[in-house]
Amino acid sequence: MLKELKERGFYQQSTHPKEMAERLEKARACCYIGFDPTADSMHVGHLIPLMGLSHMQKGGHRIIALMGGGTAMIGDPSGKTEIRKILTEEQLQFNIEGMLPQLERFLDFSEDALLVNNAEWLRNLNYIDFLRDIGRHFSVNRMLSFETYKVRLNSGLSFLEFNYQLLQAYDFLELNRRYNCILQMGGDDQWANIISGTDLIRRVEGDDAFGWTYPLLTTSSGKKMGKTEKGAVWLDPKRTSPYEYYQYWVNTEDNDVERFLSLFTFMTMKEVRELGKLRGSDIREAKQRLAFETTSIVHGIENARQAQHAAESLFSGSKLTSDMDNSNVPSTVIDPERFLVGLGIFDIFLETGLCKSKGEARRLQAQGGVYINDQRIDDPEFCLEASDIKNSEVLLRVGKKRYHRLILEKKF
RNA sequence: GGGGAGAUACCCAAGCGGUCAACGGGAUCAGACUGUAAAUCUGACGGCUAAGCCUUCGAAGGUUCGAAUCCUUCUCUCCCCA
Repeated sequence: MLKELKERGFYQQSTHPKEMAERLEKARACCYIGFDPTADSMHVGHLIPLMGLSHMQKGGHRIIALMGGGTAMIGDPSGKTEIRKILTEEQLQFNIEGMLPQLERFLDFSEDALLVNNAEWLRNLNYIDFLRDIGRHFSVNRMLSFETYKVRLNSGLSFLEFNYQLLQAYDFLELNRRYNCILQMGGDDQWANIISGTDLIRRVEGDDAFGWTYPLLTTSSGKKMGKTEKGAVWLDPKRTSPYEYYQYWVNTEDNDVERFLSLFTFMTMKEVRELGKLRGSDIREAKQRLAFETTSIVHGIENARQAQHAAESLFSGSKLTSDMDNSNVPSTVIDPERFLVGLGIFDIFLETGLCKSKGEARRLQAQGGVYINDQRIDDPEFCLEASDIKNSEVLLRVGKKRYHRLILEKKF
């Protein structure tokens, strides 16, 4: 099981590798990953931990998803250049509620898996007691030597943030005491936080504790994972629609396909390798499978299918047919009467959010990036007219692949 | 508490009285080439009713025909010493 996770690419480093491997083989273990509720939805960057935890659960171990309702009040400075915005408690609560249903798509909480919020024990900590019981075990000298703080040591690190590590270590200790949790996993940027937890448990409880990190992903051309022109790729369909989510994955770089299939889908490694063998334009097949699988996990198989159909019809050439299923493509409903007066293209591109300003629309048009019903528009004065309506909608496009549908409002 | 440095557009970073909507790099976007890929090349990259006009260089005042550039106060940050 450990071996498979390594093979799938979930392993960066761990404490006591041998001991840990033996311990995980020997008996059912309890492990946890923490998630900070910094937004009301998770995004693609959370997928590796989610998948990792899911694999552990499928492998028969007990899992705990820890919501950092308490720690997020501090803000983790690890690897960050700047201080995080301080969130209010109400905001954190709201965020947690947004993230819960997403967790449930990856993890099964019907048995003994747990979902806990560290605010439960952090909120009412007594400062003096905490310092005496926990703080005494931490060496400032050592903490300052951690790589994660290097940047911040120059740009500024407040005492508030400096404490984050102690709290995360304390979380682990608390979970160890309550549920006999012996393994913390997380992204490799969490390494320092994780080992301070294992050290603390070993010191205070004399118990075994392990840490295991996942690699931090960038695409093979070095871009950050999960970023598009519009920002993060979210799991919440209200922020990133299933169609957009599918598109994100279908646009995966060639060199990442095999790696992503193994990390972000539950396909067997045999299948993954098969698909990974594809070369040249055949690789699109693998990308479609990747997109389909990842979209199904997050949005369900039905939405994945729809997204796939929409993508196929938009990109296959047989566009604008009446049987086309593109209900997942971003759209705007519009009053048909506006076509009578003539609808300037800059206005409509601004209105649908395809452009941020008219200047941008103008620029885009000048550069040949504006399309209506897949016809490039070269005339800046162009106005939409009734004749542009096909099947009671108009298909707008920016560049090669950003589509937006304009749907006529039905009048009775 | 004492001394020093600094705050420029999404990020980094020039500029230090007019020629600055502000050099350069990154990110991003479009075009070409392709396979809804990468790499590469070209162009764009504050807003507008685009000739021209309007708002930007931490904040507020001031000097000047004219300020991102000079002066005053304020806010914030970093470094060194205590």
